[in-house]
Amino acid sequence: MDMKIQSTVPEAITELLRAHQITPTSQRVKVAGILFAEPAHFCAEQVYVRVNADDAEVSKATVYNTLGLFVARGLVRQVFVEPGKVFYDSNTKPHHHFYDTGSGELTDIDALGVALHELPPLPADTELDSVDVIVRIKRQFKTRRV
Amino acid sequence: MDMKIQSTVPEAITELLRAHQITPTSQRVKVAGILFAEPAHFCAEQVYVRVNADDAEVSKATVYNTLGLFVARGLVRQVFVEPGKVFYDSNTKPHHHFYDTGSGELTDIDALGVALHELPPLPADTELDSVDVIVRIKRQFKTRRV
DNA sequence: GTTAGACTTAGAACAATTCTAAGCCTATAA
DNA sequence: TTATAGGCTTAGAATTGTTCTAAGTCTAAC
Repeated sequence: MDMKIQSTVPEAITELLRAHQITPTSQRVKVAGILFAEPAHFCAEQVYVRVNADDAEVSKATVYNTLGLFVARGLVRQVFVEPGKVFYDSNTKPHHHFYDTGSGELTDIDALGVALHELPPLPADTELDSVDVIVRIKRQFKTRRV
Repeated sequence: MDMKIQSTVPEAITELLRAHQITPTSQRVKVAGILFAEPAHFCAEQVYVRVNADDAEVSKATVYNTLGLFVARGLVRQVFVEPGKVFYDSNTKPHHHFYDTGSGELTDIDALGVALHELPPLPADTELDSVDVIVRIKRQFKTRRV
């Protein structure tokens, strides 16, 4: 029996890709299906594992190619919090992040938008690309209670 | 003849290291001399090149060890802007960064401090570690003038 | 002088990512 | 239907930045 739960309607994914000038191949639809099932912060490895959870069908090179293409087309956004680890964030609305330095967990902070207001003038001949705010947090030492 | 320009007084460096519980070995003093000659954003490789500009005397492992130690002791701060490249920032005052996505250049934005104000409540049992604001900028296409 | 511990080193190992070159797939043309 | 061309995918090699390892060096205290 082959009962897979489709977390997102494939046609919707296909449309999304087309809307971004991306030919919807089966591999790309699979990857997109994982990224857009819900707002998520996955690194390439996690996408690779998830995309091949049932059976190994998408190569690592393709996962990287696809993620790179999605980034170039503005479908997802990269978040850098640690050396040697890139997160791919499927939430494209302007928002920022909490990064738990202990667990490595990344969570959204939405509608902050404050940093943009009081931004100093940009250097000459440059324009704004994006603003990344990363709030690093750590687990509290519980000194009082046990 | 051996006339080296000492950009920073070695005794001051030595003191700085001691003040941070760091035994001032010759290698560490050299690395610190480069980082603190002026506010700078170097990656490990750049430090390695500069520290050995005259003669190869400090190994790569030591550069990494030393930078890691400086980070742990709060002498310098890491900035992540790209996968696979860590910048070490000798400016320890609270500040943020412009990152030129074209040239890879990192420059300070000081006294912004805005993001901190309207920060949402932190997740339970966590405390603030740091706030990194990275404003990515890109060279403007000059469509009008030539 | 010995000794212990911390520090440095070259080179190996490692992990994330990119590259390469070959094969595959699909749409269109003949 | 069979060629053909282009883009897509692939395994595995290569690359890059970083960390590890194990051995050697230095230094300070005895």
